[in-house]
Amino acid sequence: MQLKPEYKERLDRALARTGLRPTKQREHVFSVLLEKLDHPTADDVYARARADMPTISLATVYNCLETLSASGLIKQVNFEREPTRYCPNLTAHAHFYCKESGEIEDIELSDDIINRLKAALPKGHTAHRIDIAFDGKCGGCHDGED
Amino acid sequence: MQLKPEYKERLDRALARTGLRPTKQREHVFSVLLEKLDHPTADDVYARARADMPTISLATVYNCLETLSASGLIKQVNFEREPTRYCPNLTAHAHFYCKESGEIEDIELSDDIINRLKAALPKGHTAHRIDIAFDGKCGGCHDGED
DNA sequence: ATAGATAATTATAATAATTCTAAATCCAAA
DNA sequence: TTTGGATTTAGAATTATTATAATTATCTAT
Repeated sequence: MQLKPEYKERLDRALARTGLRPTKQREHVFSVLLEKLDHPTADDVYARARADMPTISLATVYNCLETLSASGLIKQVNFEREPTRYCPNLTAHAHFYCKESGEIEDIELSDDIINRLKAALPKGHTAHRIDIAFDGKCGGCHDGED
Repeated sequence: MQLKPEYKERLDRALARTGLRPTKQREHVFSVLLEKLDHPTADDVYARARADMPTISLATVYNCLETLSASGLIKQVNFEREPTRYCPNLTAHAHFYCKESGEIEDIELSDDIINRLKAALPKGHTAHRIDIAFDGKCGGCHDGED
């Protein structure tokens, strides 16, 4: 897959900011994440990346995902004891995980709610990251319920 | 450690509800969690449990923690890629993890804020569980900052 | 362009947390 | 008590991830 110039620029700038090199692999892994926004695991990314770049290794996929996360281009998403998933949506959002369908949805959150959450912290604490994960049943899986 | 009658009763009732047997090991693991409310990992629990019950195995600790979670007596707490931690605080609360001191704190949340979060879900979705984890720096680690 | 220095990739081994398996033990009910 | 099913135990297996060491790619300064 070809990375759109807009994203290519964003990638190069983000890497330059931390003194990292733009490589084919980093570009490719980023494009894989942008192409299908379904919160793939590292293994999923590896499988998709190999379609266009058969020589890429799993270790490199992990390295690229780590680099992209550290550069702020993607986010890691964790559910209970499951493998980490990756997501290029940078807005403040939560995740909804339907265990029935296996689907993961982004849930956009207002600034207001984020601020209320931060306000619940004791004085002096600063949050660098807030992870919010819902587990449940999505609308589709409720229809035709038994 | 001896489980207070109040907790022993709670344990027995919760296990009976799901047809599970009250065993020495389950009782002991539960008491370990109630004794020190610091969100131990399974390994931590194993180490503490062995002090009074040297023959308990790690597999049993995992089994008991799973059983207690399934019976609703304790909760599992997950941070990024770290081992699962366990917590007998059953109120609706979030967790704050200070990566500097390694400390984990319970952050009590109002019903209001929980309801606002649930209201952010698309229609038809029902949440069976909400995980909220803050990563950051606690007050103590901000003092004497460099 | 080219050479040297450094960073990144690759294949594979290692690790860490958790789960599985099979045998032994325990408990509850007949 | 015997019997059947649940539980525990020890150790092997699994899964996701990280570390290692050799090779290759990229950058910088000539």
